[in-house]
Amino acid sequence: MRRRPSAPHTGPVSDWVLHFDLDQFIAAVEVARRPELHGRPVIVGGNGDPAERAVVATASYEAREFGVDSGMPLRLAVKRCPDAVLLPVDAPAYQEVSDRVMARLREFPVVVEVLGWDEAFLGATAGDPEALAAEIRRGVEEETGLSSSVGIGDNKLRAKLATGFAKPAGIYRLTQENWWDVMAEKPTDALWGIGRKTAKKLTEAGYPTILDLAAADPDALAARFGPKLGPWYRLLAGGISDAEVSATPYVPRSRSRETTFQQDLTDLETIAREISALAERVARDVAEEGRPAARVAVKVRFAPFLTHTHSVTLPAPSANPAVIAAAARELLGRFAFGKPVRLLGVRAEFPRA
DNA sequence: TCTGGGGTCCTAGGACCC
DNA sequence: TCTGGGGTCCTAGGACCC
Repeated sequence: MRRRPSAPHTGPVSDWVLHFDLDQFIAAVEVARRPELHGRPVIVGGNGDPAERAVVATASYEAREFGVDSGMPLRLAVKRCPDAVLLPVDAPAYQEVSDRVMARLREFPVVVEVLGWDEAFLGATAGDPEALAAEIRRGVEEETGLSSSVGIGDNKLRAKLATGFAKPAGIYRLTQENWWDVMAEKPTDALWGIGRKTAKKLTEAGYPTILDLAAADPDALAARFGPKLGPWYRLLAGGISDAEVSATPYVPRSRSRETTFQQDLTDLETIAREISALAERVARDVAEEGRPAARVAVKVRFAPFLTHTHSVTLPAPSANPAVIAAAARELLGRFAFGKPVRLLGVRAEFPRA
């Protein structure tokens, strides 16, 4: 790597964003408590029944060799890798391990912004970020036995993308300095925030690669993709994002519960009963939040896979379970129940700040 | 690909108001 | 109705992420 002639290190040392990410987290937790699974293909998803309507939560690297990956229907995963050990999702177990990992991260001189069970941004001031990353990897491994990877960047976007090059069990640095060498020719869905659908549209618009997108006219992008999204895509392509890592506790905007039924529902009374049950669970979650809900939404997914939602703003924000349930039942009446129902959901939204 | 569950944010059209 | 020009709220849907 090309380095600037080093000035004496008197000024402020560099600010870095580290992206910490546990390797094959869910599968790793399962293997850790069942050592006999070590080295075997492991698939975690649903309740562990390959016949059920469910998807893969995480596959071990051994299973990924067979083309199994997160989000894949369990049925297909098992077909691709018939010898895999299939395990049910045990969310409380993962939460507990995650809490220990995050607690360990906070013992380092970094600002910790938790992103999920297995990820966090770390804001750090370090002269040698690779050395810090290595220390962090070692610390977490000693504490939990889990392997991790660390991306180092000059902002969140680059740190996050760097992790992809670090995996598994590695460290990688992605900054302004090597951004174009590494990213210019990649398709736009290599960016964090652009998925398959948008990448396809971008290609159709004449921007197949990250370099193409970075050179695009922001006004043209705004006209085609919206006033905010269009210009934002161009910033992403340049590797630009805010660097601020914040430890501010997360405040949820909504709470929701939904269920996919193993057999489609057709009976209206059953549907109404299920909605009431979901509304009750959401009402409990809202009560736990200690803040009233401002809106209630009901989601219905009809066979084969047609999703509709209806929502309503409550006359006044309310945490009253009866109010939330009544709103959900009223919303249910707005759907046309011509087709079998495979999913029902209820969501409560908190007032916008 | 017979495709979970829990979230976030953006868009666009219509209503409504001044 | 040969019917402007904002601003804001509400709502449904879409895309993305873990």
